[in-house]
Amino acid sequence: MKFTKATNYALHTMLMLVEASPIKPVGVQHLAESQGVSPTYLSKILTRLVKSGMIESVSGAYGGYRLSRKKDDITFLDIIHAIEGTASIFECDFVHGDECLIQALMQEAEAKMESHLKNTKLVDMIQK
Amino acid sequence: MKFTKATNYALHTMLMLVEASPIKPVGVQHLAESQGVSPTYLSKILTRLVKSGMIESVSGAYGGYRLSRKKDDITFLDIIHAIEGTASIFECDFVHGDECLIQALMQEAEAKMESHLKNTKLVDMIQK
DNA sequence: GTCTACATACTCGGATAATGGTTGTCCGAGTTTGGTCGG
DNA sequence: CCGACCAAACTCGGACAACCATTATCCGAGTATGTAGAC
Repeated sequence: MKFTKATNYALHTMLMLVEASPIKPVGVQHLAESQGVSPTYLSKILTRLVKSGMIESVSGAYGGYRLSRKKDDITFLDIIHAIEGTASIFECDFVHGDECLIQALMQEAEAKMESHLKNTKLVDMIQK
Repeated sequence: MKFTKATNYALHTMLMLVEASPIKPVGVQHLAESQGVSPTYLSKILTRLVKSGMIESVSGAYGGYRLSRKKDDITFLDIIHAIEGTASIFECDFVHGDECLIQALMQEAEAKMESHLKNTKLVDMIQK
């Protein structure tokens, strides 16, 4: 029960992108170096963020990644869901007649956490 | 980022133990059968619960597991922590000067979830 | 009747897989930029 | 000057490989209960 390192990479990268220019893209090498990851691996993570529409990639020389237009509306939950998937944190696969009370409770708890992550946006971090 | 199956087994087992007699222990075979797990594996999970003091084991014939005296004070968080450990859900191992803002936020979110799990006790489930 | 021994029904814990997800690496392919060189 | 070509700097995506936690299984050892048999 832990968030993956990939999520950590994604969150830190997104923070860097918010602070960077919204026009000139940032190369994966620079992003990877400052986090101590290999560029190839980080790019794999970033393509997941691209597919979810929060950043866009610019290929070719002087290319890289930059925020897509939605910019300031990106919440932490968005990023986490893009990396970890949106599946529920707890799943009871037993078949006890009606719904599983335990599962219901766990999902309530998860909702509490998610609502906190949904209410803080990326921008809230930098203008602190 | 998922709870392990072991946690699911532990939670369901604890529910069964709460509903059962607090004196006569329940054998691992019976507990395992109703969940479709192998008894040997379930017993490994249960020893973790024993070590954290919420249940106790009775060996020998007519042995098994039963709640320890603390009975009604057991919260869901207790069980989860016994199985998953108490380590934080998110850990940033980078070394950026002061504390990691992202990590701080994530731990706030985790606290929200944990407080919900701490406020519901096992007994709350059965007298529903 | 009582004591001993034994079979039985359990838990306990170590050793050892099988499985699957995370975390990478490697490389070939496509794309854009800038420079160079021939006309 | 201008256009074609080429090298360089990038991203993209598939195919691996290493590693580690989860999820088990197997088995030998300890422990309590109940029963049968000897005295």
